[in-house]
Amino acid sequence: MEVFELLKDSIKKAVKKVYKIDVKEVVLEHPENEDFGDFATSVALSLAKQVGANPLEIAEGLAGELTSMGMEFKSDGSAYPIFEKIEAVKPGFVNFTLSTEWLKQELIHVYEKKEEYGSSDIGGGKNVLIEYSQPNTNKPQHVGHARNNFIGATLINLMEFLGYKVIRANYVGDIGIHIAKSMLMYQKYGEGKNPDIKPDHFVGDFYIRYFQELEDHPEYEEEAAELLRKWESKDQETRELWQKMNDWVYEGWKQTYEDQGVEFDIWTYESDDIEGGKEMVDEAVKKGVAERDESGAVIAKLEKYGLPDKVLLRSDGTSVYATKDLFLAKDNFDKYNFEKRLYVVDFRQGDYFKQVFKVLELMGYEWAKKLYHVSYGTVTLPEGAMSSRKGNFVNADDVFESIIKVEKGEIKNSLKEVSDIEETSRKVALAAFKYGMLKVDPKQDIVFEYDKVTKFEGNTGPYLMYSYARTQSILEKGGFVESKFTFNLEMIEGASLEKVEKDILRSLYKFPEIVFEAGEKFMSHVLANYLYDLSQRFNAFYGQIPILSAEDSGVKTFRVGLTNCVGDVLKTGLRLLGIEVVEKM
RNA sequence: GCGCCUGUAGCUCAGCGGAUAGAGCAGCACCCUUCUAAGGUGAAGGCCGGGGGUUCAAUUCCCUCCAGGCGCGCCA
Repeated sequence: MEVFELLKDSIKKAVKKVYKIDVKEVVLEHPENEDFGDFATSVALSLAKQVGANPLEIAEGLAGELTSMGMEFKSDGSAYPIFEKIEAVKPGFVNFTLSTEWLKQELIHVYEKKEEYGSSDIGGGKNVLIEYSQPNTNKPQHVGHARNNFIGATLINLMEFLGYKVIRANYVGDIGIHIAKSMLMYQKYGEGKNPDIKPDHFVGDFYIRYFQELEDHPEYEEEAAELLRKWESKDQETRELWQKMNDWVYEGWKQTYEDQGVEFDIWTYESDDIEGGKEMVDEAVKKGVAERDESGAVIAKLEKYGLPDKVLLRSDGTSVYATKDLFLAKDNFDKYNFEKRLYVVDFRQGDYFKQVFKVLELMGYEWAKKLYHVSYGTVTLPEGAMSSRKGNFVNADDVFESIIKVEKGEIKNSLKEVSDIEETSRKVALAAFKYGMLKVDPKQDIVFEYDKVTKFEGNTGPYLMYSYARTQSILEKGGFVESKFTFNLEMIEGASLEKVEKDILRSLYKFPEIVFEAGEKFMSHVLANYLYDLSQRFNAFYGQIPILSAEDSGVKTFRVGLTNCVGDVLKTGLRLLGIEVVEKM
């Protein structure tokens, strides 16, 4: 990071010195092809016209100037060059190659900071509220929720790692016609029984039942509506049933969340009678953001902002989802003074959030710009779209159980000496599950395929865990566990670097940037794919070069240290993705 | 009709203003008397949906068309 800034600064200075031009922003990137170096700038290309010279000549001039600046870093009183090569090439790039000294020094940083490497205080302890999961109490959570939960949990970890204080929020859809449907079926067919299976599944089965029965009993539709009206008029019997069934669902979810390693600080329920929401709507009307039409409904007029109008209050005066969201956002801001508030919700709500955010902005709430919709694509099955109503409902629990079963078989097949198969296969399965969701761009829809997610090869969670386990195996064999060895620059100063070793170093130092990017852009897959790349580099090194049997002691120390640091970064990175490593597998 | 997202190797996906477009899976050829072969090495595989445009430079930005998914005032 610091190198990044230093380099940008130096480039600006060089341009100024040679051409007397102030460049506002210099483009500095990591070249895709590492043969070109670790950093590259194209300033010469963009300056060519202005300067009226050949870009390559400009690049050469800048490279010369930058070289003569002698950028260096200090360690133990001695100064070392940061770059071993600064050169101008072909079209007009200036490429920078980091020195082995700098790379080794950074490795020492990783070693010293261990699992804190990559963390920062950029968040300054400011509050970030992350709302995610948002399930409905008529059924267990399906795989789509799993994706939501995993994304949310990862963002929480990332934001905390970046120095924010995170408030984890759930917003439960605990009332509505869908819930009335499960209730109706329980009334008719439940025989007053208590759950004999996981309680949220027990409730969900009644929901499925509704659609099965509907064909022969079209009258159920009206009966469900009636049940909802009774709930709204606070009919005691209805309320009791509702409470009982919802409690079952919460009990079931507790297990699901525990399995998934997902937690919350605050819970909000849709059934909460939020007077504040209606006050917000009144306020919106007063401020001219919304209008009450002939029917009495309140509509936010958003068409001139390129958005569809939005109903904020029904004509019968009852609230809609948006009514409560307006209040919730304000209430949360008043309570937590958040720096950001994230809504982790399916991409289909994209327009909805634009509307809500716009209304708040038009109402004059400056914090409206701190609201972010973290959007993600749907999760479907290969056979087609999932539908809980058709009964081919794929819930997260069953998927997880199936994955555990597959992984257990895999582990038994090629087991070394794993003491606890149950525990290990569970962790590996969760890694497979989470990683499968987190490695793809959130915008992409996912076709959830068992056989691919459970794979132990390629870009999968288990592959990463395996890579980690390999690092630990080496350390253990060499007697380097528990970090009982010291490691400093002096010890490895003389070690020359093989390409595969350098490849790892050139990846390790990018970890902080990656974490920052993943956190700021809300994109877990950036981190996931980085870890995969790092694992591949490590495995190439592992396969080609002896570590413990290295002849030279400085070289051996370096390789062990490298192994140790790869392990630390993998462990940290996986932890941020909500994946717990195992030492052996 | 208006709007959003997607279209990259046979398949699943990265890359989203730069230099020869990258992985994995599948298939092919190799590497276990050596630190976990759940691994590694090599070769093969691409009009980056089509067509325009902007730019020194476009898979990347703009326009348009095609294909698929999704959303559009009283659902959540």
